[in-house]
Amino acid sequence: MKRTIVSLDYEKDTEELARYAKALSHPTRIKIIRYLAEQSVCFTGDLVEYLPLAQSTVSQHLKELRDAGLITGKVDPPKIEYCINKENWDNAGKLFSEFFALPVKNNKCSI
Amino acid sequence: MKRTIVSLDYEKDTEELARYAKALSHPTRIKIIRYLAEQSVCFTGDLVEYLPLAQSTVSQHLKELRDAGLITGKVDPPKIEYCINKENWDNAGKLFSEFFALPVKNNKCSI
DNA sequence: AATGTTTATCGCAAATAAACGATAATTATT
DNA sequence: AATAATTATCGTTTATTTGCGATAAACATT
Repeated sequence: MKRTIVSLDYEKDTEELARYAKALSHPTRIKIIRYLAEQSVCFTGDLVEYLPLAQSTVSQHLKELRDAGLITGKVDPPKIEYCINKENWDNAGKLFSEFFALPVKNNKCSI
Repeated sequence: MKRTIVSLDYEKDTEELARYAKALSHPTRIKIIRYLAEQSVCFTGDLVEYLPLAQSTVSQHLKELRDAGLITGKVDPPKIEYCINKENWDNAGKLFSEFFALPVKNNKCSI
């Protein structure tokens, strides 16, 4: 894309919130998180069975969540055990709850 | 992209949450929401001044937020007055808070 | 040493997103 | 009717995302 020359910089909170939102911007990834919360722990294979997607695709979605810090994987050869990263999860929850707690007037653009 | 033949269907809540998350997945859009909450109401032009982006780009970000239902525009020729759509905003907030309220065990994958 | 199991990564194709400038649309004012 | 002001939309370019199959990597078991 035609990018602006100067790299725009945002507040740290803004960047962080957007990053978490991006990780959650695909329904499959929401499902993965819900599944992980329910199971508390699972292997990639469990998710591949659970989701109607190719193994490589599921692995990629897991990577997105990993990169955002929302989940963690522990090697248990040859499997990988995934779970929600509680610390970052709580941090994300806090950011979103603060964001939605912004005081917003009950207007419809002064209608 | 090579899409799966069968269109995947997700829970309604899952789709909705992902849609909101996607709308918030860009730092500029987070900034716009914050600005709107502060100002309560503003015109496209105000945001174009506020943001270091071209008018057409700002307009596009506004469209994303509009399409997701998070903001509403009222015509006040030749300007357009934008504000946060309180009803949908509250709905989104509820969905996120429920999502992050999922019971998650404090594990690091059984480490 | 060879095999099997599981998962990540690579390489590709198609779709979508992000940015821009240019143009169209809308309405008030002249 | 023409002009000015404001904003949305169009067309283009480039980057990123989503999906897949194929392959590589890691380790246990045979």
